[in-house]
Amino acid sequence: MSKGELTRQTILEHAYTQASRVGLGGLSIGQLASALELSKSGLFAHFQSKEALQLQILDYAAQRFVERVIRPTLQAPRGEARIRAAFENWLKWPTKEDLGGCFFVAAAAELDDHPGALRDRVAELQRDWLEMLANIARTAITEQQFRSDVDPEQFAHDMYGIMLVTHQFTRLLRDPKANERAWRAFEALVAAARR
Amino acid sequence: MSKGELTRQTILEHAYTQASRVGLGGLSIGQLASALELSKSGLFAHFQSKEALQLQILDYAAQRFVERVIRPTLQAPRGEARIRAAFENWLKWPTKEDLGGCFFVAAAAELDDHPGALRDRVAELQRDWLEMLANIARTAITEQQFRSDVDPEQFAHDMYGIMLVTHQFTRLLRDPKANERAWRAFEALVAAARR
DNA sequence: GACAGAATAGCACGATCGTGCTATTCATGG
DNA sequence: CCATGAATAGCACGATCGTGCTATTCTGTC
Repeated sequence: MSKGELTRQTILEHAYTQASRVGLGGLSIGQLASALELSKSGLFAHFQSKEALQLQILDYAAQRFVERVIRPTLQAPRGEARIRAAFENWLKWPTKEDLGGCFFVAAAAELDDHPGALRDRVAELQRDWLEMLANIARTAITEQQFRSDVDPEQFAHDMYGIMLVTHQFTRLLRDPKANERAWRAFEALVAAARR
Repeated sequence: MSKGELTRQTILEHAYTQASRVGLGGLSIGQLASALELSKSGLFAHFQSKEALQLQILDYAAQRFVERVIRPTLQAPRGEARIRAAFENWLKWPTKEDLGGCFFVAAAAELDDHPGALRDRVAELQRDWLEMLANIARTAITEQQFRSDVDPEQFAHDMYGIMLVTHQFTRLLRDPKANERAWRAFEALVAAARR
């Protein structure tokens, strides 16, 4: 890896952490530069604009999400076990990255009213994630673990709701029972889907 | 109402709308002033600091939430009907205000990593809302509409999850089926709680 | 080890930020 | 209608923003 590419990665890593706290819009090139002991223009040169930087952070985050959540989930046995793994891995993922919260939850809330490439990309990533959840549920149906009248997309929708509320209970409310509530909701959802 | 108080209200109204789009942190006094055709200092004089402005916006939003959501909800018959009213009124509420999305959902996501008075206030308001939902569920139990082993707080938690995911499906994903999915999830939740 | 190109720094720009201070205009009670 | 205080404007401040341009330093190749 060339020198430039290496520092680019370092920048992205730090920017990603920062963005998960202050949002993609709250990022400042100056602060980023001084935190990394780079000159503002030196840092800027790696990207052509702030928006390009933001898009690259998004891709960086997506890549990490694949590594830390999607990949391990796909190693679980298909069907209900994999749905369970998805939920568990998602719960752990912000902690694993020792961030404040899930980068994508923050980005989604921030960008939902700002049309543009950033918003499109975030929406696309969320759709991918939902589709993956739906697919796992679909498999659970064909494996005859879930009832055949379960709507996989509705299942993904409902499961995603539990993830979002868990994020709020954890991050905003700092509720110590957040995880317990999360699992109770999840178990009820799965139980209702089981044949 | 004195002149000053009147413009203060006008400012808050506009600021509230603006904040629901760009967030409380994304607000700028300069932009606010020029949009309202006021001088920056003239506007600023109504508040002693930006944070004071933000806190007043929060209170303004809370007041509107009471008027548009809480009050009509309490007019529905207690028990399941009231839970249903709460859900329905919440779904309608951002539309009613013709905002992008729910002000509080945006504020919650933005502030969950920023300790301070703002965060505390938002968390308090969310807790109040959750408590109200739990109380309605509790009443549904004593009215013998819900099973006695239903956990009211878990119910509120789960219901709030549906609200959050609906917000995402509507705002970020622009999914035309968002409301349909919302109601399906809600009906399943209520059906599971019914005796 | 010199040379070429990549990587980084330095500096400047116009704009905007939040916030004070002072002046001016306005509303309102006597 | 006048006087007084409230409401608003004008202006300035230091800081920071994103982004260019030019110079310097460093890296990797022959």
